[in-house]
Amino acid sequence: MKGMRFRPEESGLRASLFDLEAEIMEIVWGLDAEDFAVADVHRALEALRPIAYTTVMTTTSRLHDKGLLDRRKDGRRYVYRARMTREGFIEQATRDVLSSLPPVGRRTAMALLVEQVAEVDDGELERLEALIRARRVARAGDGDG
Amino acid sequence: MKGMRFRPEESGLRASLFDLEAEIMEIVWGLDAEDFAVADVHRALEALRPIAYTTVMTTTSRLHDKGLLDRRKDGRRYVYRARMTREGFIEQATRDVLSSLPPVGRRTAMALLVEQVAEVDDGELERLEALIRARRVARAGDGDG
DNA sequence: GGCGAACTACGATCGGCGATCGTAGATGAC
DNA sequence: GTCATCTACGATCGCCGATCGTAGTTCGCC
Repeated sequence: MKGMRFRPEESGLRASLFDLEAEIMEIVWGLDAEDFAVADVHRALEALRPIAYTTVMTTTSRLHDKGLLDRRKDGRRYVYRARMTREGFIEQATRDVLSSLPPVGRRTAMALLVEQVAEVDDGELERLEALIRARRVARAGDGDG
Repeated sequence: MKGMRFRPEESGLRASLFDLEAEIMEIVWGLDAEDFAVADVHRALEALRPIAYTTVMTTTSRLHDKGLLDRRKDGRRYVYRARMTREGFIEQATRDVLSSLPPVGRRTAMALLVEQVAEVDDGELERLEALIRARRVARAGDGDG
């Protein structure tokens, strides 16, 4: 994803998105319908605080540029749709961050994850082991080919 | 670490630090001596391109504010020292990023790490399993106490 | 004691960028 | 054809890193 960034100090979407972008995506993912227009988002935002229609439009457009929203012309307007679910987006963001880690960071990441995962519950540890076993098998398969 | 951020598009230190900050840290970690003054960094940077002494000073000071450099007064000047090694810093940055991941991201992170680790070599997979075993034992110990 | 070089402190400027908005122009509804 | 709704475009503002000039401080030296 273009223009990606990550601010560990912020929590939730704000770690990966700018404030208004995050705010808009939360609204988008909270809508009943999948498709929506700028007006829908503006209406929802306006309910919270005064904000210009064009401000919402600009940022919504930016979200489209960033690949978070698909859109198609519907007469005179654009109809938008989220490209991913909220969870999907977080996964993607995580993926971006992790794949950019250098080897040293990766090793730290492993240790840290095991640690964190273990703190939550044993089931997660097993899930992790299962992942490793699956990988082993996959590699063995590759070796045959 | 204050003012932390992460730009997956950048590689190396530039993912976590701003350009001049990263440049300075590279120089600092490359110095023979641990202790150094702004003048030392300025000398090294100046060898690459023209840059004002004060520019280096300002950014070095910023690195101190961010907790990357310790410093103490030595007469009229400050003597600086890196708080962490390069590897230590990367580890810390990784830690910051990972510990801020939400549960969904954490699960993705695990899967992705196993994947990446497996691609590199089997030894890493074993290292990971060892980590898990160690964790298991640690938990069992906790249970007894 | 006082001068000069080395440093720091402070603040100004510049550029990039997100946030915000106004205005002009296009277009569908009636 | 008129009008409300939308988009396109560009301007402004604030924040912040990069960059630097200048003023003031302090140590070394004569």
